[in-house]
Amino acid sequence: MSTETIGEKLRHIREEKELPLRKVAALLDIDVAILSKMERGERKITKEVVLKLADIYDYNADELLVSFLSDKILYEIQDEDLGIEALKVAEERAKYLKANKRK
Amino acid sequence: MSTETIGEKLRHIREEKELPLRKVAALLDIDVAILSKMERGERKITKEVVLKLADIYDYNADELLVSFLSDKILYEIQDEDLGIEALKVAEERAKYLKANKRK
DNA sequence: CTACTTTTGACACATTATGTCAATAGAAGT
DNA sequence: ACTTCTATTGACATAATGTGTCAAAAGTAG
Repeated sequence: MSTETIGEKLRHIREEKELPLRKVAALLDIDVAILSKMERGERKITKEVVLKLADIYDYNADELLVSFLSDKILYEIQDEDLGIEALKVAEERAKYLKANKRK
Repeated sequence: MSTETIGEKLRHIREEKELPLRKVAALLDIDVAILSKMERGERKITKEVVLKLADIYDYNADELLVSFLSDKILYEIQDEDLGIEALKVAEERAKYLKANKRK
């Protein structure tokens, strides 16, 4: 199971490809400092960046998006005793909304 | 199953108790306008307000907190095709973190 | 109409997020 | 030690978002 954050995951992928932050940041057209902070969770990653990186790294976009979204979800329930219960309720509600075409 | 938002739920409880916004807002020490907007989802509700309202309404605090948290979670994945998948991954990760004492 | 409740919108202020930059640190080789 | 490349850190300005306050407008019941 994946216990990595999206940042850690992106860093591992980049290291696998042996690409320096400098080059990737240039392709993304953002500052190296920001990308560095994103990989280390010091700055929030945007959906847009995740999709661009999936393209740059030729990596499964859906997998990265799920990692990205689950990061955001976990951030909302961090340290909450009722977090897991809330996740179950959220899942039921999400299914209901999906079935009813999100009004 | 509960498909209500935390705001709708709080409004229903308040109407059940036949309490005007004015009185509840006074007890919470916030502006009537803010409470009105919170119940209708126009302003974000804080955990603190939820707990105070559980006390004021003599209502199960855990149930309200779960509703509050699932609202925040759903907000993060709204309109995302991979939302439900992300919720499942988030739940696995949350369980893992809980088992490993959230370091 | 009056009295009460609720909603709406405008505003100022606070908090947080974001981009840019330069200095510092770390690693590898010469 | 010096150079080069890479990565991290912190400071700063600006942008975006959140929050509290207020008054006017709208809705409801007597």
